Amino acid sequence: MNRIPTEPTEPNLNEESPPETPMRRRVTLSEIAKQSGTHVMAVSVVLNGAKSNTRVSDTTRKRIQEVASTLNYVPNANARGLRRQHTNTIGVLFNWAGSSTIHSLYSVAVLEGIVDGAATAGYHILLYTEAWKNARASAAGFADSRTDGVVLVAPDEASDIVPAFVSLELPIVLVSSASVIPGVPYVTIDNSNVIALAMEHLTALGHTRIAYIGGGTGRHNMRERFEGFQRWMRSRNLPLPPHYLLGDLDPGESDVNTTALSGLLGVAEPPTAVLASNDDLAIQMMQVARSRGVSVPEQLSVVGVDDILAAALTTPKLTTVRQPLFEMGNQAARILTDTIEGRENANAANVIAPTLVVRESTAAPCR
Amino acid sequence: MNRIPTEPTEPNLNEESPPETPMRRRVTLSEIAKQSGTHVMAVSVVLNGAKSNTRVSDTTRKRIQEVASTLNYVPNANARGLRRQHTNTIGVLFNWAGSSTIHSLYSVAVLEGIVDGAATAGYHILLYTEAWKNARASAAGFADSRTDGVVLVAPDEASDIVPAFVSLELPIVLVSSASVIPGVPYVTIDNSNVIALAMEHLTALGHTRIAYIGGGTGRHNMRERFEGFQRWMRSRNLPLPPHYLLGDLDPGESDVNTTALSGLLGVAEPPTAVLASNDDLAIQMMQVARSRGVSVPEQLSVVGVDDILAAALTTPKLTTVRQPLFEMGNQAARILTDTIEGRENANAANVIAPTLVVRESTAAPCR
DNA sequence: CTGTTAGCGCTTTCAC
DNA sequence: GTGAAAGCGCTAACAG
Repeated sequence: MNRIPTEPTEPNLNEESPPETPMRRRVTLSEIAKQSGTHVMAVSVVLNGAKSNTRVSDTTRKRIQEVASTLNYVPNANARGLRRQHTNTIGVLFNWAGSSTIHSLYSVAVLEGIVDGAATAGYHILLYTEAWKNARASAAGFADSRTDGVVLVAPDEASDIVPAFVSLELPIVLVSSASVIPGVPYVTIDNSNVIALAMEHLTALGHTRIAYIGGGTGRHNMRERFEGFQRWMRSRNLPLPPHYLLGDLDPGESDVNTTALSGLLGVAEPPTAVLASNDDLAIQMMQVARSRGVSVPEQLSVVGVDDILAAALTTPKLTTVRQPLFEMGNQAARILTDTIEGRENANAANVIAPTLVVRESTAAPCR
Repeated sequence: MNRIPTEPTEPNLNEESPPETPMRRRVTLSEIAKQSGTHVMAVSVVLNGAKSNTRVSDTTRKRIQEVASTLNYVPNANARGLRRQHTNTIGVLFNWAGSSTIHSLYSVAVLEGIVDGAATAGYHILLYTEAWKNARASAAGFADSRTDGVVLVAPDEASDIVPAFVSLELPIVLVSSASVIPGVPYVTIDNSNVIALAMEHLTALGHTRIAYIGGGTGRHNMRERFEGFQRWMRSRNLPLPPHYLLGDLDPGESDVNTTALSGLLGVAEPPTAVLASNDDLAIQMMQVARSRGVSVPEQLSVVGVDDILAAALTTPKLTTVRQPLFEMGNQAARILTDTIEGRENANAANVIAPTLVVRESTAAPCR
């Protein structure tokens, strides 16, 4: 048994049954040509006539269109793609290592934006499943000429996935990750603004003892937020004790986080407010607080980042800095299709502004 | 300007710039043939050699494989699809009318299952964006020969989308919707079991005054649950007053629901428990109860159906009947790929069993 | 304005 | 074992 490297595990058909062509033979241009008494090329021109405007007489045109619609003609996308060398399809690659729920919530919002943006530009979406399943996705499969470009959502910064795509010479755009490679377009959130919005809110309420809990320092976004927080605190001369700084938690490991977060509430002078680098951690913080009898927001204010769907469903509802994930996906699709079609986009609004959503998890500190 | 019917809005390239082929010309079989001193056909046989086992000598085989890997050869999927008449790709169609958040949460879980199932069978996923965006999706675009079959997730029962697919003679499988057309495979939840699990739990706690709130009677699932509830209550001789039966709410219309649900708590003998046909309504019910000062679960028990991500994040956490959405998507992908490849699947476990997840929103009624 | 022709990259049948 | 050739369905360049 011999397989090409990029081919996924193929089902074993040990029977003498060849994979009997399952698709019905569909109507082709030549059939329409035959039935309408013209020739293939005329039909082709009529049914997508991009440039040659008046190549066909109106009568034949009408006849062809009629036949095409009664026969329910749909162009064969494989043939067209093969010929045109582009497919009006964009690939999407998620970095769903382990497919954690938080990632799902986040990614689906981005995906909806991408779908919307792609649709308005007339593109379809292809999800490469091997890449989806494997944490360390390889770019190779994307060179199969089925997509005109790829959106990389939160690509793994530790891997060489982005350079691999670049060397593929396939147009790409990055979401939620600053461009590491010059010339590679990206869409990201303005992290210094994220921190500023959250912190201005907390200090306006009167908080000074503020702790930070962050989801790992491996990701660009997380680093920027962690650093931004510390810079902000220092510039205001606010206390920055090391045990207030839990910057390297793993959002997936809620058990170990529980003890870490619980410890945060047990120190001599506990914080009156906590800034979490994402909503998932913020929600974990609220649950830990409740289990320890610390009431939110009376005794502890909690602010998250993201505004995932679940943020509005907790009790109390979470105050958070909203990332417009849909818009970010949308923007990414737009940039990508612009690039594909050779349109020069000024790469203008690729740094997206966050907004503060005040709900119920923050209040003035009790003293 | 003339466009074929199924083509989405194409970007206007009013400039004299033809859509300059954006894809780099990739290595082809003939290049490998040239560099390895053999012929195209030999290369083809080596790089996917399904049947012709010993057609090529080991030495040439090795040489070809070396050249292919140094050149980073990736087969052109368009050419292959055109030739083979199948693409190892399945389409997915969601019924995201209006893209409500509840649908997102639900659909993404199913999508993850589909992706997983497709991946293990060696298939990719194509999302048709027009269909995704338009509430009334049309099946026509799916006849473009890019997919070997389609998963329809919760198809709109009022439309003729399913018959349209059937007449396309494209293999399909339905998720979350009983087959209307004989011979069309489907995956669905066992609704009578859903009701039984919820009701046995509530009656075991001692509840007798139980109300039902349901998300519309347009969908098969919702009808089955509503009817199942009434049957259950009657068979136990439990009270079934009409004002306990709010079977036709629209989960998207949380405003009008609020008054309806609020009214439910204001009747002379209010229910001590509420069964909601999905978690979204259950969460709305809890929010209404809280705003009226009715405490859950002390004064009112609430049970949902689905176990969406948000169910574990509410306060109190929602007791619910879990639909294994991932497994359902997975099963659907499996059935579809089996069908595509002509494998007879006994259509065995296509009715999925629900499980009860007891959390905090249910308790014995106070009397 | 119409018709002919040559391929896109890959697979497969058939002759050598 | 290996080579030549045809063709999947569509498009684009050319000649009529």
